[in-house]
Amino acid sequence: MRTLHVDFESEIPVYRQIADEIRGLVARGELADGSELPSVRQLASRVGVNLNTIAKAYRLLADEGLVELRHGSGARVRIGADPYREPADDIERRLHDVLSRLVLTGSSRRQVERLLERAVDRFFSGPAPVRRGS
Amino acid sequence: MRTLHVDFESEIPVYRQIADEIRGLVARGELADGSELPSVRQLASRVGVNLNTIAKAYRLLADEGLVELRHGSGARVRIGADPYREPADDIERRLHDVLSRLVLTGSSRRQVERLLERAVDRFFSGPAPVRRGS
Amino acid sequence: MRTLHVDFESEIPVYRQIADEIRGLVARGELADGSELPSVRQLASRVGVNLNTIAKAYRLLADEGLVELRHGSGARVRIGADPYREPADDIERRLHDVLSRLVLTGSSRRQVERLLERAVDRFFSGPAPVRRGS
Amino acid sequence: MRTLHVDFESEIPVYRQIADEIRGLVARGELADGSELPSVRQLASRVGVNLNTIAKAYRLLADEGLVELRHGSGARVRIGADPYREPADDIERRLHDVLSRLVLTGSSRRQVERLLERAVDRFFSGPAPVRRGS
DNA sequence: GTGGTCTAGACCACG
DNA sequence: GTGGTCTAGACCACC
Repeated sequence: MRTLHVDFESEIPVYRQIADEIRGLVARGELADGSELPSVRQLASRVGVNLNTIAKAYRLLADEGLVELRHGSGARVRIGADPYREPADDIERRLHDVLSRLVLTGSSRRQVERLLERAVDRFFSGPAPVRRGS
Repeated sequence: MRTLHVDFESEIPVYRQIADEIRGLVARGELADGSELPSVRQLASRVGVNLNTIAKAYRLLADEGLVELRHGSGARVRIGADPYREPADDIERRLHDVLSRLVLTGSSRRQVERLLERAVDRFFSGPAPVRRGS
Repeated sequence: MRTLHVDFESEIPVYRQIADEIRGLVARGELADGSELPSVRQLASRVGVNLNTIAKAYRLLADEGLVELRHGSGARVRIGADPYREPADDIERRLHDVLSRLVLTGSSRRQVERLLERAVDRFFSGPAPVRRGS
Repeated sequence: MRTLHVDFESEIPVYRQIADEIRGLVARGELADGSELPSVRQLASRVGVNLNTIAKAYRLLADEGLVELRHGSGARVRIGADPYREPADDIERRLHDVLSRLVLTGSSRRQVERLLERAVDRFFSGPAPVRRGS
């Protein structure tokens, strides 16, 4: 699996950053359905955090139904058929917040649009983002 | 000032939601430079939260240089000239995360693009978003 | 809140026993909707386990939607309207297993029936078991 | 021996599910005293699990005094006269927990009673459940 | 005060 | 080997 980037200064909890990164890799298709994830211990030493932190990230993903934990035999990606549930309000809110901050930094509408386009481009420029439900 | 929408179920802290909303109002131009903000007490009772929560939101905005706190209990918008500081990494990260979640919900690239367009539209459809720095 | 009984010898994890007991109290109506739960620290010292163990139990119940955790202001029972989801297979399996063990202990069908009746009686003999969905 | 049903998604360990199933077959009389159990290898390949998993299930049953292990790889049912030992607390706890969950799903007392009756019926509707001790 | 995060490390359960 | 549980204790975020 690719390297994970964790920012220890960020206010976003480490275990969540890790879950977010893995979720991102799956969404972008870099981690296919059925892929084995590194063991909790391996990833912990690689990222430089405690065992439990990784375990918590894995458990979060397992609760979301994106990862399957099998006692004694690792963790693997599992892209189920059931729609991925997420409170849409929070996404809405976060997006709106991002826009506010960009504008207050001095970005014009044009610049904001470009920035978003670039972000989308970067996101979809990987191997082949997962397509599901669709 | 317009009504603030706070979602007590959200995982985003209340004081932050409030700060975010006010920042948004400023960014969209609904709160002009120099506008008086409601007093801590007023806003607290209006939103239905503790005094400290509002005070914390105001303090956050003051730290960002967007609001000026005055002794007593006055606060007013103050859009300075100095560039608005914000850890860009977190925005980047949140944006990427939003994209991942949308894709995993089953949204295609096309749908994601539309959703972002609509959000930008909605954001810039107010009175007249602030222009500064630029 | 009533005393919780935890069996440290049991193979069922402590944090789960605690969650099970609280769930039981809610189901039997001894903890009404909106009741405040003891703080993590209080309950931890009362039961004689670590903070994190209680926190984990609370989080489990929160994930089930039975408890509402509010940062900085405690935890309270929250009986939502949405049906409580539980994989029926496991219940089925556990029930069948209980029956097998009872029979192998030498219980006749008659005795098993009585035992179950008594268990149901005891369960429903409290104040007034919660009724929802129904 | 009849087919064993194992649910790999279940949180109940595989080795235990297997032991539970065999115990159930014995309790219901489908496996008589003295019957040969399949060899560890056979059963492992049939169920699709590791050798150790079956071995562990057999060992568990042997510890309970329900199965006799013989050198080589034979195992057979052995219903002794000695009372079947089982920590009653756990059964009690599990039963109570099942009741709580059913009630929180919205089942009324009446419905719970019916569900239990049906489970007992199904259990005792086999060839001829073992009678012992009693 | 509250709950949340993270650590370091021990021990258990599973395959 | 794997993941799961639990501890003891520190520090942060929230109200």
